[in-house]
Amino acid sequence: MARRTTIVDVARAAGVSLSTASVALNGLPGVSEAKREHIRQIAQDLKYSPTLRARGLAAKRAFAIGFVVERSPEVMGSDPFFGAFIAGVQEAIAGAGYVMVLQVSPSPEQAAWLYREFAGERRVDGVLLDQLRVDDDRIGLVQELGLPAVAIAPPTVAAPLPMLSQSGAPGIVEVTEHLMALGHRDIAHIRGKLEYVHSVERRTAWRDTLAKGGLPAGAELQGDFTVASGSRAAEEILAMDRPPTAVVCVNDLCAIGLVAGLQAAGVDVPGDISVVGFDGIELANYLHPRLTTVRTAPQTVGRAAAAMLLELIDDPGREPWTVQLGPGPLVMGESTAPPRAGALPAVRRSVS
Amino acid sequence: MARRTTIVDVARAAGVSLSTASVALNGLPGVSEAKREHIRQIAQDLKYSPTLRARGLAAKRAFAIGFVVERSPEVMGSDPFFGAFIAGVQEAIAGAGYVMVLQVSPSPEQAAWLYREFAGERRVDGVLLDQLRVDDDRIGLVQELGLPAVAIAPPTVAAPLPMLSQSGAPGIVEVTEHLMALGHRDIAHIRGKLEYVHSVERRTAWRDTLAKGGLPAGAELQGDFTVASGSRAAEEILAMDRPPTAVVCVNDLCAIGLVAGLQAAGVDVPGDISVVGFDGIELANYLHPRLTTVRTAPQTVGRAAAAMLLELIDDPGREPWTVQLGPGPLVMGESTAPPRAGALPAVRRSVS
DNA sequence: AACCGCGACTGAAACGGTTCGGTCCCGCGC
DNA sequence: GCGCGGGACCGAACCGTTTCAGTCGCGGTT
Repeated sequence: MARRTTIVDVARAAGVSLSTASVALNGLPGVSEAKREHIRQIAQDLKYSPTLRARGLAAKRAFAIGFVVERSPEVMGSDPFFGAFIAGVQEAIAGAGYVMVLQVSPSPEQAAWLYREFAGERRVDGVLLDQLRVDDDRIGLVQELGLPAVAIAPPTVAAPLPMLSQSGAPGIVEVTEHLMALGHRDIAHIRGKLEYVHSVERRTAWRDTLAKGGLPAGAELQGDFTVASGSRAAEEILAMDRPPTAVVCVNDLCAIGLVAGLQAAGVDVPGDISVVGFDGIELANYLHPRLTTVRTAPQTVGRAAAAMLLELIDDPGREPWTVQLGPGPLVMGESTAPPRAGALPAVRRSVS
Repeated sequence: MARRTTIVDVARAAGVSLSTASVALNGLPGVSEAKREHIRQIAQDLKYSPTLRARGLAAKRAFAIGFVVERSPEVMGSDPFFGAFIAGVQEAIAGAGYVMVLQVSPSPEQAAWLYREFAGERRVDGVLLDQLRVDDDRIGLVQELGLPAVAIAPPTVAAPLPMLSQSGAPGIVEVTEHLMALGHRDIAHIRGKLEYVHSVERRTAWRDTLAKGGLPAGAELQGDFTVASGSRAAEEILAMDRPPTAVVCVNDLCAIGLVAGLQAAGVDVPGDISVVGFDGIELANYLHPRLTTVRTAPQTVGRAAAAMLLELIDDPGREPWTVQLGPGPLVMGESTAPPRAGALPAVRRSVS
């Protein structure tokens, strides 16, 4: 296999020194325009393109950022956040010649090891941290490793890192108030695992909104962002003495599972029970009833977070700062309606 | 910021030459065991870890493989293949110190450009090609670029590349025969876009199975792997003079859209129309009726394809070879049943 | 005793760029 | 006429590894 053409070849062909060729091709001052153009032309003719390896070695840069997805493969497959987020990240970094290295890790322990490798090999110049947990180990870890990092988390979280704060609270407040305005007084919540800061944030928003509206505390069910957990929650709700008339779900997938479970038992949504989701995933638009939910903008999140990371990489000593993203809009579907007077008909509930 | 400890620091601290240190740490022969252990110990004390940049420069390797996802962000979010596939890829490459660089591209043109960059910058040592199209440009492109590549495609495709052939045909044959065994004689198909080889393969399998069973050709509707397309197909079916009694969908998402659309119009699945999907996604287990489908193993596909790519990278001159993956199992759900005698009740069909 | 082979270790080149100090030459001001 | 500043270009060092041609010393062979 023929040796790849290097900058030395270009320099020789142009009759200039290696360093002049470099300067010319990089657009640095110190070369006459005529010569620069000449060198450029030759580089093009020779199909020269600098290799990242050498450039990175000299510049002490990897021109890559890392992202470790701490989700099981199955969850990733249905995770609506993921794809758009990545697309957004790439939008932000492509222009800077950066690229994204993606790792999947089923457990936080293995993830920690991956971060250590990223840092040890200098494989990436920085990392993005998402799905922040309460007291997340990764924050201490990236500091120990000296790995530039940007965290994606609600504004309630305080950490010595630059943060892109994407708040889910306004959206939850909005859907909850929407249900209250419809006349619901018994509004339950299927929460995500409380180890995640965004689960906590959404739960708090729901609870505070009820309190602020003078309503009694609603029932709280454990979910985990999956359809399966919504399905389980449906069973629990059907088994309740006094089921809620409305349910705020931690996300759309959970809501879909809930709706399917309720419908299978003969419960009408929204006639008997109103359901709202969170995320605004495409799929929810084609199910029946169309889900009332809050649209989020994962692509924007990815773009903004990655842009922050690039800034941080350029100035690693910089004091942590925070960027706040506006809340997404409420998407009116057909899964909410005024509460029915009285309890669920007994006949229906026994179907299951 | 203190300079990072390099192998020179280790060598100096151990009182040996740079090259001895390198040899010792890489486990190469030519160093006494005592000295090797000593050097190892010192390296560990100094928290030395070699940087990929320098190693890559010397070894002329990027220690990374590339994957360009030619899907729009929205589709990616719901694509069940994606997450598990990536997890599988990583399983295969992590042991070799490789990593995956992920790029997203909305269009084939931009994708081509990304491949060119991969090759030009020598950012990756090889790429994985999935979602192969008929007469896919990428095949010529990677050859032109001299970029090692492994394609993931049905065995029907012939290309001068190593291929991981994952056939969807046996699965489609199986579900189609299942429907025929139930007594269906009018079995339609919602196909994917025919530019994709796997759409073609699945359609052919469906058509051939009908022919082999002595059944007339079934209706063929255009879909595109999305829930939306299944939803659209539902409308088309409802508008037909003589709707099929069963529908084979190109994938689960499409089937989900179809089922939802039919149900919304008052059509019973499987009572009035049976529906089968393809993929075996998690979500389909929690909808009602549970979807009868064919499970695929994207994680295995990823693992196998990546393993092939590593082999190819180690021996780029190697003649193209093919690895065949077994078909996945049929997953019995509740979305299929014997056909109802007679046409759909007119009253129902007018609901929509 | 001279020679050979071999294991252990060293020095330097190579990988392919960037960057910086320095030289040369030109035009300018005094 | 001379000194000076600055633009254009060159040479060499440097980034942090791997690798390979040698050197050295030692034990065993003839």
